[in-house]
Amino acid sequence: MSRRRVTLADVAQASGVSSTTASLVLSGRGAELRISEGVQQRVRETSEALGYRPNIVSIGLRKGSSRTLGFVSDTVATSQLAGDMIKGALAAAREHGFMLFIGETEGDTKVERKLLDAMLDRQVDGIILASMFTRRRRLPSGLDHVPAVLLNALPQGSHVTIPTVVPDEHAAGREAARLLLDHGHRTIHLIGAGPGPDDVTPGTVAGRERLAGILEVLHEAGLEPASAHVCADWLPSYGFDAARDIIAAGGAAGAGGAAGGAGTAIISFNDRLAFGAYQALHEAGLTVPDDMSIVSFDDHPLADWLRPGLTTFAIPHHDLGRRAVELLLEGIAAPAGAADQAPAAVHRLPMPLRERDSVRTVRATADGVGTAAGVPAG
Amino acid sequence: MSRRRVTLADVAQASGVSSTTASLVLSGRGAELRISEGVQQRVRETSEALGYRPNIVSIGLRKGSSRTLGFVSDTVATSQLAGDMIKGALAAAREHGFMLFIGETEGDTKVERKLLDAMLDRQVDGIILASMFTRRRRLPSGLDHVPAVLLNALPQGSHVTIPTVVPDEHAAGREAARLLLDHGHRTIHLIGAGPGPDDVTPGTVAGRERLAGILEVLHEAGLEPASAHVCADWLPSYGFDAARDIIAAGGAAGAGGAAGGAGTAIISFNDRLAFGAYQALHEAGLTVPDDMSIVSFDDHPLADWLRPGLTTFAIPHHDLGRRAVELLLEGIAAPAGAADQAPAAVHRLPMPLRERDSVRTVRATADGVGTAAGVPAG
DNA sequence: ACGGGGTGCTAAATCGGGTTAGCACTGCTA
DNA sequence: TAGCAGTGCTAACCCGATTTAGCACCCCGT
Repeated sequence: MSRRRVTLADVAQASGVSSTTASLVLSGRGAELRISEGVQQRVRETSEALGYRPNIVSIGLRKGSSRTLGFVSDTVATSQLAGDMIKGALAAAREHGFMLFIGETEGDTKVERKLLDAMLDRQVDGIILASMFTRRRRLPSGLDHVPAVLLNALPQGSHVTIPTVVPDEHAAGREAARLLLDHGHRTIHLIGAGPGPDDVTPGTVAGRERLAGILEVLHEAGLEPASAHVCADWLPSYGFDAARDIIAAGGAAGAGGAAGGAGTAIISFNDRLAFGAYQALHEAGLTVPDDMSIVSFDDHPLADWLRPGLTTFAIPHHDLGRRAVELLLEGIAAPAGAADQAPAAVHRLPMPLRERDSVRTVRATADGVGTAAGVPAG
Repeated sequence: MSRRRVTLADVAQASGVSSTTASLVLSGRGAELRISEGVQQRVRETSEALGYRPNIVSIGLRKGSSRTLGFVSDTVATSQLAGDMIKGALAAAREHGFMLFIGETEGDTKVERKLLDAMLDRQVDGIILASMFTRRRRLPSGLDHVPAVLLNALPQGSHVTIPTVVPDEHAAGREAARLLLDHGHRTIHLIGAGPGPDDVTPGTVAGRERLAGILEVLHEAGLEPASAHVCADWLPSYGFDAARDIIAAGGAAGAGGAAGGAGTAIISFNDRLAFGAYQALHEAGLTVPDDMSIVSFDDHPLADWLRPGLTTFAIPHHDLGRRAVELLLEGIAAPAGAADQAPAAVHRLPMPLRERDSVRTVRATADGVGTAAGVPAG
């Protein structure tokens, strides 16, 4: 603690000018308002010498803006995946000279209300409402007064005019299925959802959309999932159980050997399920990808540690966070009222493929193509 | 967006009193300054009716405080472990009506400078400087004007008067060694550091302290590590290699069988190394804990997913974050100048044991006790 | 009728900047 | 020498609260 901060008045006094002049010079409006070059120079020099930094709180009070955004999420910290979303948001904000308030609700509506109020009381210029897993949510009140963006969440109603950023799960689902097909696989098991388009762990948007994409491509190829396993929760132990079921049913290609022919593969609905599946396959003496190819979603850090590395579609957390901030800043820059006209677009960000070693190419057999399920290879 | 916020002046006008009176009433100083009960009631009612919320920015300008803290870290989001630290800080801050600015430097000093300035410009009441892995760091300038706390980091100099919060790695090291000893193990391999107290991956405070604690206890029991493996980085692949070396050297108890007698165990310096070790043991056909017990540090989410569950000492991230905020708030509440006198204590938080299934009890053999290393079990 | 002492409230300054309106001075023209 | 245009700068108000100093009124005693 020590001496007071240097204020504009200090700079003005030290330069022998009024604070108006100092303000004008330092805000770059000196030339415009005909302040002589000599005075301008003097003010800038003393400002520099004194280490003057404008007090943003004061500016905020006057201008009604704070160059600050609020980031409210349900559970950032709990999920390992979440961090990057904040990181992307942080980076984008910093590039634009904005700071971020972070808040966690843990799913508690009352806490959310309090956080929102606390942020609004601090005059944030905009709010990002983030969710750790993609879901529909209702919008809290009070967001009509301030620009807002939904991150990794979709608004409950359909008439809501609020920009939204989500991963393109449907496209990723399509690509996952396509990938296996392109590698010659025709026997494809699903761990996490299916076989019907509604057989999904309730509440998970990602599951439903991934599944829809997968089924679309399979159907286009005249295929059905060889088997499908809805899981109560997408955790390793459920993946373990599902994989063991698949093995027990003789679903693995040539159990125990690296058989050729129509390949057998698993689409796991997330990496943690895949992790469990790895364990089950390992215990059964089967190897990935020789006996079973696996493709998954999320690109959990885990995916890179597994042996062999897990091929997976990454949730673009960093991009999601960044994009949300950029959209919000656009909304803030737009003239008030314009936001009401602008289409509250849903921005779907691509999920990039992280290709590792869990998918192998198989020779397509003549009869394999177009055959639905149950092509026994052993 | 819509109509202006309700200000104190609005409440005052609607109540037919001056804004002074309104302020007095709403800040609870009404009785003290002899405002009649009738007026007080009226003001409170209109305030309620209008949904008045004081503008904290304005209060901050007047009082010089913002009820806001800055949380600057090197890499919160990168590390999976980090989230909980922020979460703890967030929770503690919220309980005291404070908000948190979060900033990430990614280890870049220039970025750190900018973030600090941006936060100071916004009149934060205090700063937390956090590090993802415990390390020594120099303090940036400008923190003499504002209360600050180091989180999961130690100041470079010794004369520095800044409170510090770190996990008690040394105690955890002792407990880890003690745990294995208590379970009858006498052949103890180290993955990540050792055998000498200086054989540590450079820069890692945790490694050095954990190792010191481990060696202390081993030496007290008249033991030396059976082997030790410094790792360039604490990642699974290094743990894999180290474990394979141990297996190759015949270090596993009765390789291939669940032999009794003097138990064989590994202390892994973190969970990711342990994960790699699991994979190596698995590939070698050895089982945990029957052929090899493992105890580790960090309590990575991974630890709970592994089969069998990994027994590990948790970094108390949540507590660390919470404690840092509490210390900071104490520093803020303390009269200016008092901080200079107060001892800048280093607060070491205990690392709780998460006991799972990777350590088994072995029958202590008579000759095992007190014998150094290399008790061949097979 | 006047001073003294409460009682109940408010004007005005303050925090640190931004912004508007306009003042004082010079030099040139008519 | 008044009038005008330009030039260079500043006084004063504003944002939304807190806080200090003090005003106006009433009651009471003498």
